[in-house]
Amino acid sequence: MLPKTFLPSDVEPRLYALWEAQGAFSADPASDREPFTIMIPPPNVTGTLHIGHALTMTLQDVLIRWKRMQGRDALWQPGTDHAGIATQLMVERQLASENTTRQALGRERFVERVWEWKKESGGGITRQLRRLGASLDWPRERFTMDDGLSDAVRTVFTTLHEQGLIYRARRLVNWDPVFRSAISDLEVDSREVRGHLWHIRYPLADEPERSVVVATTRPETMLGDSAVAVHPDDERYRALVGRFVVLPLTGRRVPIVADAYSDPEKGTGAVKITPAHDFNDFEVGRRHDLPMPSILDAGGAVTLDEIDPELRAVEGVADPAFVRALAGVDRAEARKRIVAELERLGWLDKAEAHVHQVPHAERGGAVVEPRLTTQWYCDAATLAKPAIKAVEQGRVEFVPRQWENTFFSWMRDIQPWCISRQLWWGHRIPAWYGPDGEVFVATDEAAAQAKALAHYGRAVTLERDPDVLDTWFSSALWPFSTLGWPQRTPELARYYPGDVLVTGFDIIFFWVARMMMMGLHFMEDVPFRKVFMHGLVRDERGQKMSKSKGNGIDPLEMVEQYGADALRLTVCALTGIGRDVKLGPKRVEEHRSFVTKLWNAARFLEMNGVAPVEAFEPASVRGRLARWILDELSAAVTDVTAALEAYRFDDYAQACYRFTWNRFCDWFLELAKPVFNGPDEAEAAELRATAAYVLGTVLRLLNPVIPFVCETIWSSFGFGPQGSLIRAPWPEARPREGGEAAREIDWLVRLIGEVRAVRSEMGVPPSRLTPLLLRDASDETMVRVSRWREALARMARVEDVGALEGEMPKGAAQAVLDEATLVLPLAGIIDIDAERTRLEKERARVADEIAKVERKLGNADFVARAKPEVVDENRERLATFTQEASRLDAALARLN
RNA sequence: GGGCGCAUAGCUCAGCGGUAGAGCACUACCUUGACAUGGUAGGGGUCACAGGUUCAAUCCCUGUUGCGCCCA
Repeated sequence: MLPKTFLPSDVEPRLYALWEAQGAFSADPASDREPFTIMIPPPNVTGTLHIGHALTMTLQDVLIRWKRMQGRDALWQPGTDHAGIATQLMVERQLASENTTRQALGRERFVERVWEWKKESGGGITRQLRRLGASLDWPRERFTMDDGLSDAVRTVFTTLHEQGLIYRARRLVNWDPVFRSAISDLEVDSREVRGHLWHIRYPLADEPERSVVVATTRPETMLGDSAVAVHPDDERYRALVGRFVVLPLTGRRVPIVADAYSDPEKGTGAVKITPAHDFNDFEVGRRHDLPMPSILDAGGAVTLDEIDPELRAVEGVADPAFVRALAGVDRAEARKRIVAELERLGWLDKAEAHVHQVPHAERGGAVVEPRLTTQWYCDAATLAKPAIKAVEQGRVEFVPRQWENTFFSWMRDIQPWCISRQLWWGHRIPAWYGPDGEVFVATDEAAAQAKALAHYGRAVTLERDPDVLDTWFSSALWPFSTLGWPQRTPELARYYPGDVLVTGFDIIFFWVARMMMMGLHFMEDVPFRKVFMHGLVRDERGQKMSKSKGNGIDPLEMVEQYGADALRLTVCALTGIGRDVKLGPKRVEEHRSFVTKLWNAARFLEMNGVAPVEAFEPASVRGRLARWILDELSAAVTDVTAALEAYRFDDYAQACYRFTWNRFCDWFLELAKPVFNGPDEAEAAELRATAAYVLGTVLRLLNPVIPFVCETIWSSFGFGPQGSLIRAPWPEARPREGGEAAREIDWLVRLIGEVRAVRSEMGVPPSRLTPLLLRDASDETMVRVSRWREALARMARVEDVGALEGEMPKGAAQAVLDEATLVLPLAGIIDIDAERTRLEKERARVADEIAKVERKLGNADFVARAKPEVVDENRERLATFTQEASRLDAALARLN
């Protein structure tokens, strides 16, 4: 027996454990079924489940559960990535609380500590995904730092290096001075900062009384200036090009160069050029072959190593002692001192308040410092070409399509990918250096030694590159490294390429682009055939959720409060194509009521002796109500399946909702009540069997999105043993019969609707039963009316039904339904004036429609040029409205 | 500055050449034996604005306005 209420918190964890124990989520490489693969975009091992995960994982789970029911050998590959920076930071924080540091611990011991952390508390998100009901193939769980995946990383690195697609280069990178590491362009956020625009005068070297004023937001970098640039067309400065200025403070002579980068409209039109500390300046420096001295160290403090030899004392301009005192001073403090010194010396023209964009590290929030260093790069432009082609040729399709544009614009202008990170946690770069700096790239040290031996002709001591690879480097391999590559495993042959990647558009450059580059290069095939892009989760008002705003929603709280099914259904119902999902507790609560409705409907059926009938054959059903609901069900199966095929999760939820609530509960169950309790045992048995069949089908349709409640009802009814719904076959739509049965129930629904509307508008209390008299009704209508006497009594509050012979009773309300006029004698209850007003309003509405259609049909162009079926349709409508109008006129006449 | 998207009922959104829809909210009535986490009925829309194409435009095209996002 189903309990009175469904308690998700009670059912869900137990049911999930059962599924997992049964191996219900497992793919079966030995099966002969067609595989269906979704690779989870690996969440961060330090992460916890947020509402965005809940969205993306629910959608993936809906797809995988659906395909599993369709008989596919479904693999949903779980796992996490090692999140280099985030994880290292977390463990470093732990160490700090123990008053130690990773440096004190040493690299080896530190990495051990990270593994200990991972073992104890890493991957909490995988437990949380279970609460959500995600049917991931857990025994196949992978971690990007696993041996196998690390092997894949080394193989990819060495192969790309041999192919010349990975190389070392000295150029500017985004540098995080707090982590003391290079970071990705994509991990940098531009933030608006209120700062200053300092105008500094640089005196001409050969004419000290004249000077050029440069405007800068970063005066401290002037220590590393190697030119002043002006626009070639700028009349004000044309004569100065080729001459030199003396840098205040350092006394270094630097040239004035003409470069279009300088914008005459901005500031003074003259800009200082610091190639080692600004991306634009770096390019200017390259164009003009300028020196590129670095003046900030890894921690963002002033370093003088590269400029010290050129420090010169110039009276009133430069004092080496002042500059030398800046060594080791942090960039912020250095700025203050430099500005003060310039002011003291009179070189500071003015300081304006100025709002400008400053790069910040996405993680940690440090101000990013462009810095000239030697790093490992991957030739992304070359790898991107096949990926671009794959999308152009439709071998990978984006849903919705327009994301192709974003993908293309990024991929066609892709920059070399800096893949090295100055961290300890991650895949250590498989490169070893000889005593003279010669580099040997190999999958292990022995192979590197062999290469070195061949190179030097003798054994030498090699030193391994201390850096690790960008986390995304290993994530890019995820679609094949998780399947065992570089080993040629059966899984790899079977489950690559995946069918669909589901992710948010914010991640298009990370997973989508990089997985495609690596997949195409190493597997010679795309990693997935479709990319489904969903929106972001926002709060009810459309605001981005954030910790600082405090408007975030904890999915686990939602699960606790409303059940995983309710959260899943909400997310699904709100996921339209290309739209963000606006979510709040209220919406989850709303969708929980559907779960409750389904539960109660099932309970009702159970109470009425409904149970699965094994030999049930829909085609042999005789009863009209049963045939009608089977027809409706077929339509629903078609709609639901089509919605899922099109990734229309909103339509999927809505089609399920409408059938279950507005067809099955509102009409079928209500109309079935008299039959269930009626004397005709055969009819009741057939209807019970049909009800069971429909319920079983509904449970299967809904299982992908609300698996817990569906499974509970499924096994309770004995459709199958506990935990069996997950593997039940997906319903197939039967052809719709569309015959007399369907027409009759549709008519009945309209009849009850008409009577209810009239009663409600006339203010007749439900307690007051009335007779229903039909005027001008056909024989068929009279037969139908008597057949549904019971239902009419209960649902339309009608106590007696018959034909109206002769005169209209006094004080009756009327309504028109097809050929018949419905008459409800309500003497003493209704107000004749109100009834007249009501009928007149109805008559006016019909007249309005007639006018519209007549206008159309009166237009010769319309009749001549519109599609014939549209013209016919309008002729039919005109006939129907005209008939209705004359009946309403008659009804009005009878009132007088 | 470049690109993309959005504008339909009070709110959240479907629809998309020919009858404008849903859920929630609102109003009224109903505790009838699955469900008040419910039932029944109702009100509510110049489909942002201006042109154009078409027999016909909420839908297609152009422009304007407003909002959002991405890239620089």
